[in-house]
Amino acid sequence: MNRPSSLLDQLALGQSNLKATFGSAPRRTLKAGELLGAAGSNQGLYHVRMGWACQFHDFTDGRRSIREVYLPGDVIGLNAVLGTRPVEKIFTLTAVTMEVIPVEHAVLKLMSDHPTALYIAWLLSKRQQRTAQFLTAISHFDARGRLAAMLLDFYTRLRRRKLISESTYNLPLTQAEIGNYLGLTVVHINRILRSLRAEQIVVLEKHCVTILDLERLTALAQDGEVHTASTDNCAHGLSEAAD
Amino acid sequence: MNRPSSLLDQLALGQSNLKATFGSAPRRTLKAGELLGAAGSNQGLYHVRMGWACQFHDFTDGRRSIREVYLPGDVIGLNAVLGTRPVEKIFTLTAVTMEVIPVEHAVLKLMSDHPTALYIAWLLSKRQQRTAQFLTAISHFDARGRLAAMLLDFYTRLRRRKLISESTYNLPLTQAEIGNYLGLTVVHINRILRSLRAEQIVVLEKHCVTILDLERLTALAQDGEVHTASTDNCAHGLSEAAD
DNA sequence: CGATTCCTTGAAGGTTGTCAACGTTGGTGG
DNA sequence: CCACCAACGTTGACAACCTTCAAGGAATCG
Repeated sequence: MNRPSSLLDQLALGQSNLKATFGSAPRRTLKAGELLGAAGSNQGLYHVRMGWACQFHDFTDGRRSIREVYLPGDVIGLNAVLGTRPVEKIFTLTAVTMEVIPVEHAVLKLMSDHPTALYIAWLLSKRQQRTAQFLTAISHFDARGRLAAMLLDFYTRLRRRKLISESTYNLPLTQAEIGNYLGLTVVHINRILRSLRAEQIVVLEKHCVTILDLERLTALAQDGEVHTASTDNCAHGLSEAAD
Repeated sequence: MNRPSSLLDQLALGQSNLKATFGSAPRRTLKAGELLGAAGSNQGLYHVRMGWACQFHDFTDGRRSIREVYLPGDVIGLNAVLGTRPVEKIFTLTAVTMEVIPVEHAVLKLMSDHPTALYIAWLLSKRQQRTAQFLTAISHFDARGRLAAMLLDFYTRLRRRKLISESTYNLPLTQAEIGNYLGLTVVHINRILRSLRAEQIVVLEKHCVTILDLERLTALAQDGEVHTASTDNCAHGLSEAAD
């Protein structure tokens, strides 16, 4: 790339600005199963330090769609900063600790600093990329492929942030919630999990995922590019690492 | 919202900056069915003035996924500006005229101007929103719902940009391409279209969509919030209008 | 007018959803 | 500690949805 110093330096600067702002922001802790911003405005920018959360949407027929799953290190509320979202409904999957920047401060101070705004745009861009890849997986893979794509996505995100080093991690989603995320029923999720376990590809029991055969799991989520080589972010010194 | 003047003014400024830059950028015209950037780098920022294009991904088994459809007024290459994308493969669905900003200029000049960078972040945010809603539709609706969501999405985007005023528009996708976009087979798309026509909900023939019963079509794409009231963008004076 | 691509339709089979029931787990209060 | 309850997980039978395979018709373009 041309003149890498300029933009990348700005991005790196923005990243540390945002990190510093979050570092001195008030913390908030929620128990598992709580709604974010139940007391009116959940508008604001949140940095997840510990725990998992998700954004969801309830249909009138009672079904629920889980639109996004947030892991430690993720930033919640990127859209809100630019005033585009009506209201995002967020739900904690585990106990969660997060740093909170109220929306006024986020809009007035953060976005008026150029490097920070650039970095936020970069975060938006990364997230768009992930969503688009997941969309490809959801729309073109069968249930096994979708599940594989999801498990691999969480796996690579956790690994990239150095939150795990083995091929095992804790997945605080019930099978029903996995179904709501992938657009499948609990019953079918259950069957697929059983078959994946029988084939010694991956085991999920008691909210604990163990990848037995990474190669075959990746093959199921074939060509989705679901996890770009974990090097290409770090190559230019940027990452979404939790710390 | 608090102090709406500050951020919104900046965004509006960024919008006109970008519009001006595109306005004085060289134009390029492609025939239908051409690849964008076949001559090496398609890196850059493109503003579609006329025609439709799409981003796609080919699987090794021969299937093709259409990941995004670009309409007149859309900006292609938002991710490339921040250096995140490997390479996006783009394909014209019709003859296309676009304004082209080469990546060097885009990165060095555009992104170093604060209002413009803010506006680009805003565009990213809007696109993320659309992708997420579409993901919900794809993952939770049956074939009828997916098709309804797609047709409504194009409809509202064209209307919002004042490219149509009636409930009719030209859809330059073959049924096979619609299938690639929605993750369904040609055969099934064909059957669904026939049933929608039989029920007097929507007619698609010769690449021309006519919505006969907007209410029932919306009901099929229920609760996907697929088309937010077209007012909420314009309320604060921003839009993605083509002109 | 030939050739290619696109559209259309039928029949059969695989995948996923629905319904219903039962087993298991974990927490709570007696 | 046990009994209970509620949420979660598991399984089978059947129905609905979607794909695959196959073939023929219509449109489009040289």
